[in-house]
Amino acid sequence: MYARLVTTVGDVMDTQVLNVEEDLDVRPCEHNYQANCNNCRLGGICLPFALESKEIDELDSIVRRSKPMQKGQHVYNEGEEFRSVFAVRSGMIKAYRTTDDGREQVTGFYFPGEILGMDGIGSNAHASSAKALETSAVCEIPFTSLEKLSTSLPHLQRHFFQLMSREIAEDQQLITLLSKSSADERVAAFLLSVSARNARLGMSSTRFRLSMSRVDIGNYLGLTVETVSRVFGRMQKLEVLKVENREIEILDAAGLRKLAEVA
Amino acid sequence: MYARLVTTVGDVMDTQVLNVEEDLDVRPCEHNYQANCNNCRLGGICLPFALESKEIDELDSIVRRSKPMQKGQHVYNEGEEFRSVFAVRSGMIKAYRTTDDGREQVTGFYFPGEILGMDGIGSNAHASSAKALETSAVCEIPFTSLEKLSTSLPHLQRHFFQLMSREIAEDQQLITLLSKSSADERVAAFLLSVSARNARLGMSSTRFRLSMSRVDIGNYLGLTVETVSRVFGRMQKLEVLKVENREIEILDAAGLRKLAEVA
DNA sequence: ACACCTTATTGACACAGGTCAACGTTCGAA
DNA sequence: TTCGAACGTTGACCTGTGTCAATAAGGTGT
Repeated sequence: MYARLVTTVGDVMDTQVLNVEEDLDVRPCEHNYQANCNNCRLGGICLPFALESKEIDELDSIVRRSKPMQKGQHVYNEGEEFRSVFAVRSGMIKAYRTTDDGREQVTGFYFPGEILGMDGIGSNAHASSAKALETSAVCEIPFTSLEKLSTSLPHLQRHFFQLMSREIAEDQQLITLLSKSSADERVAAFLLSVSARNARLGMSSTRFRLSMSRVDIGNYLGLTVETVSRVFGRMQKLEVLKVENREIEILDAAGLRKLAEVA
Repeated sequence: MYARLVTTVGDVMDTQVLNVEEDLDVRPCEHNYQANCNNCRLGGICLPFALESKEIDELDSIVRRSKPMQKGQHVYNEGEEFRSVFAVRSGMIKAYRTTDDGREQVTGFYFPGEILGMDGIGSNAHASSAKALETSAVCEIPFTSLEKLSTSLPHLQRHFFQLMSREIAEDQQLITLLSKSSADERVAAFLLSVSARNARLGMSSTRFRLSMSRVDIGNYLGLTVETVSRVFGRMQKLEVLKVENREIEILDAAGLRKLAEVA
């Protein structure tokens, strides 16, 4: 029995979930669409980070909380006019671009507390599409309001610069991964990233459910589904991982870290 | 005879350069270290973009113009405390990271007018190193000053958000390239990017000198030197390109574009 | 409970690009 | 001008992943 992200509308409260309360710090937010930034459990990692309560109220006044999004629904589409960035409140969002010849490239997965859509600021149009991988909720933050507010709240301006900078740094890490590494390294690094982000949300870092398909993982890592599948197989044989469909258990974190660096 | 970026300290004014004046919009800045942002020819594409003359003066007051940097000199090193971002005034800067196991990953090449160092804002430490590929000059922009100024100049704040956003979008394009494309596609896309950036600087888009080595190109594109060399060979055979050491002539831009999309 | 469709696994095989090695060319220091 | 080192090209061979195909296992809707 382990923590799982919400996967369908109906099963949120099923018996499986009842006894994993401690792993799901995030849940209390999930179905309270009246929540504000001050009482949101994600405050510590989301945009309000480093703001004082009064400042958070100001931020809160420009944030629009969306109704829950169903799996497959889009947050925004590539090419659409850029108006807002979005914070994931619950669930999981996948960002991807479509190349000229119609192929898809997954550019990132966004966990609760993470901000997406920042790649649209520069050209005033979204440079990627974003869709929910499971039932999710997002907060919309109109960018002109955010800009305006940033001029009066230096902390907010700074934090937003930092968020964008981190996005750059993360993309560069992915570039390195794609440019240099073997299939095993890529998958290991991916799992470690998911693990760390789960931990940050107060969930288990060793047992979790992947909300993305093998296709998405492969696409993101520049590998085919088959290769991802084989790597999972290999890692199970090495007793580093236990894989059961999308449920992952990391049996040997040190071993996984080793695989991410060397292999 | 064609435009070339400055490669060594001594040869700037040699006879080769005399008759390509029209291609070198950038040159007048190069050895005038008293230049200010208002008279810099790069203003239209660099940070002052979208600022009014009075605002540019304010920006100018925080910018520190460096002495020329020699080939191989570092602008900053990975891990160093982050204090400033930098604008390339002339020359060419290469950004790269070193992986845990000592390998190097080139994350970008910066042309005049482009801003580097933004990946350090998030962690307060430079996430990459940056070194001059040829004699170069950069402007240092202390970040706390820039932040402060941004709160009073909304245009500047907006432009800086846009610059960071574009960096994200470009990195994502590279991710797509690395994840999906064949060696030919990668090299073709790289050359088109260099070509476009040369054009933006008022230089020839069809004849230019690469200031980076084959090793750097390969590293950037996730290919070995040998592969890069073979691709250049192939493209010459197809009469799409003329390659003579680092001098490139694009003979068939349409063909090159085709190679970047399909192959 | 069934049927359908999507997702995942596994095997056999092919090929693009990596590796290793030899050689040629350019550049910069003296 | 010469020399050595760094850089670039080319060829032969090898290997990790992609491709194709067959099968199994889940998930979803009726």
